[in-house]
Amino acid sequence: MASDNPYLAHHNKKNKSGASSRVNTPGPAQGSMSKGGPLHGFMPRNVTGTQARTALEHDENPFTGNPHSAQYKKILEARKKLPVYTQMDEFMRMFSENQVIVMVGETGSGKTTQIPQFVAYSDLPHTKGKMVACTQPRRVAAMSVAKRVADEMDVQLGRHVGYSIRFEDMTEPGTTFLKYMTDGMLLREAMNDPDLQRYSTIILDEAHERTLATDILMGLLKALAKRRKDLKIIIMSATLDAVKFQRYFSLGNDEDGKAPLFKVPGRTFPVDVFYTQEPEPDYVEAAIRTVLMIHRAEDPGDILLFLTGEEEIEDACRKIKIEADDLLSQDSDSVGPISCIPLYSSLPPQQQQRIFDKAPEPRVAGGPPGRKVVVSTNIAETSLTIDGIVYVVDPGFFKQKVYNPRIRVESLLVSPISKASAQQRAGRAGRTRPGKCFRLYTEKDFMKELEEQTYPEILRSNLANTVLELAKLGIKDLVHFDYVDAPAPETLMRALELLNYLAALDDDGNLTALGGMMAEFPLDPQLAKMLIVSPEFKCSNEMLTITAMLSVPNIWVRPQAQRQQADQAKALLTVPGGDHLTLMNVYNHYQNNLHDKNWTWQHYLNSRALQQADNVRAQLQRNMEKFDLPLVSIDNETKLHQAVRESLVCGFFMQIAHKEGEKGGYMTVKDNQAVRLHPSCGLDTSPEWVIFNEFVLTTSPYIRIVTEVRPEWLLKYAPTYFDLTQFKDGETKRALQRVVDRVSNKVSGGSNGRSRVNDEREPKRARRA
DNA sequence: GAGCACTGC
Repeated sequence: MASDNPYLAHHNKKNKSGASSRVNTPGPAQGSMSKGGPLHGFMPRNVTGTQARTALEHDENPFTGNPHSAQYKKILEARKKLPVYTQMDEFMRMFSENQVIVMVGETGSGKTTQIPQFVAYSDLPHTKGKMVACTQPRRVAAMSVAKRVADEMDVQLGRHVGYSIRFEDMTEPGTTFLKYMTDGMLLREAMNDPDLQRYSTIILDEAHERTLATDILMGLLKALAKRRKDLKIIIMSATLDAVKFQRYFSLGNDEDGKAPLFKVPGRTFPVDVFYTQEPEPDYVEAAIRTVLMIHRAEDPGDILLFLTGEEEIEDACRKIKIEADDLLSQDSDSVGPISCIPLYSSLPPQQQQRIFDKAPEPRVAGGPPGRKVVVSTNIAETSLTIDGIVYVVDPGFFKQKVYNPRIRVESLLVSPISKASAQQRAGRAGRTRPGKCFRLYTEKDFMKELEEQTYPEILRSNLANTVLELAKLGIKDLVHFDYVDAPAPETLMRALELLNYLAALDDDGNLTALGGMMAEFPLDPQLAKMLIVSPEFKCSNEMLTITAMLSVPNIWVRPQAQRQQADQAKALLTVPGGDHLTLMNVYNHYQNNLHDKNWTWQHYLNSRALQQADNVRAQLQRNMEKFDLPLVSIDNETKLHQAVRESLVCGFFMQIAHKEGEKGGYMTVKDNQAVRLHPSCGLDTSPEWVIFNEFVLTTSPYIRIVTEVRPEWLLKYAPTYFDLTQFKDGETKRALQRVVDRVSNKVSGGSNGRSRVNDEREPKRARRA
């Protein structure tokens, strides 16, 4: 509490406005406790650069009371050389005078580590029991930056400086005043505390990446800034799209209608950019050619090549290796050896580490030096930095998620990158010394064809989850919410429709009790729904497992050279009744064999993914317990499998396919998409009705992770959705009509006309007629 | 008879 703090002898406790009046340099210490303290006389949010520097140079750590270590002083000297450090006075002034600041700091400016510290020295959150939050789009970044800043501030990580990411809260309540966290984590916190009362300043870092969570947070913070005049907000971005954020955060109280901009130059080496004269018809071929040209003709230095996906990368690596070996055997006097290293996220961490290996040694002592070539997806554009890269080859493409609200499908498309992305890629060549970037497109195309910025995620995603989160956040009017970029109305409509069918929103769009519960689960709404209803089918333990398994990346490993063995191993774990049951089976076997470290490897399973499923399951179980949802199982396997499938229907009744037409053909219900079972599907027959986890559009339309269901359940658990009067004529409708007739003949007077999915959650025995 | 860009809760 402020009153206990010795450093605040002069602080007017009533003054909680950000725009406080300027106060003259405070006089000498009054209270004995503050005498000589490093923060003596500091007025929160009115601290000057000079004052902050005095405290930084002080022998005593103002936050721990301990003397500063030698290490601290050494790091401080390095910090002083960062571009952002030289502008501390300007920043401190701007922070004192404004509620919202937009900051642009290019790579190497030091913004992520320094700005939150500057804020801590001005805001003094520890004196008022508040925290400064700094969000990051990625977990690793939140962790590693927090560690670095803890070192810089000479405190223990997890105490005064900490981080908070899913599965790991490295903070100490009451002590932590500077917290790095993922953007998604802050969004979650907002669901239970819409005013984010525990924070005095919130910094959104890497805002230019425009992740879904950051975009929603910007909307929330803009509204919150009006309710909480004491909250300060900083939007940090690496590119010059800052004007957009400045306008967005104008808050209407300055004459030019823009939030102030704090700009810091980067500190990187110059990179020469080269373009092709003509467009390249085959970018992979051109990329390989360019890599070899660099290898033959350019000075020593490692190469980074950007391609779009695993297959392309593995293929390119093979070809580069073959050609390079050829060169080496023809001309070993002037050409050195090459090592070609693939990089993409699904590689095991151990193989990802290879990008940090040294370039190969010359063939003979004193011979031409070796060269390392890293062939990578976009992962090397933001998530991973490789030092020592001197040459970048940029074909100008990446894979991007796109959402088609009409058919409700997300798919991956190879698309041209943006100018900002091209700039970022080029920058990867200048981290340690001047470099070169070879763009495999023309300068004219760069200028005319490329978008300025990558399309924000909110415009490319299924928003079912987001809309539920917003509803939980108390946003009533989702269509008129103040988005930085508003999503397509059809996308919002699709999300509202789904949530209404799931009974998460009522017909007026208000959040139901069930919806409120669903929002608390870190899951897609369908998964949350089926998990929440599962205790009524007495199979919540099993649904916890299945939900967790559906929330992690592919668990099956299928190496190119051992496909057959992998498929055989998979067959042994397959449950013929459906892929959902197979997932459950795999998890149970995994649990029973935890003592055997080789088990996953021997069964061609991804142990990282299984471990993650275990983590997710534990988290979901805590959520269930929080709502007093019972954790129950059924002993009889047949009954259990049926209960599981009925629970699945309660969440995924909008993802049903009916067998129609030629062999193996299915038609999705209502959307009428012709689909086939994905080749990875483990069903031994082709049942008439199936429920699927996802629809994927790759070489052709497939449904993946498929389980047999009975049509009676569809009518029973989702009567509104399966209201046949709303169905288009066709085979599906006729088949369902036969089921309706059959059921009403058996149970005369049986009702099918209930209007809400939720009204009929009582799991009566569903007999096959 | 195929694939998984990258994140996040």
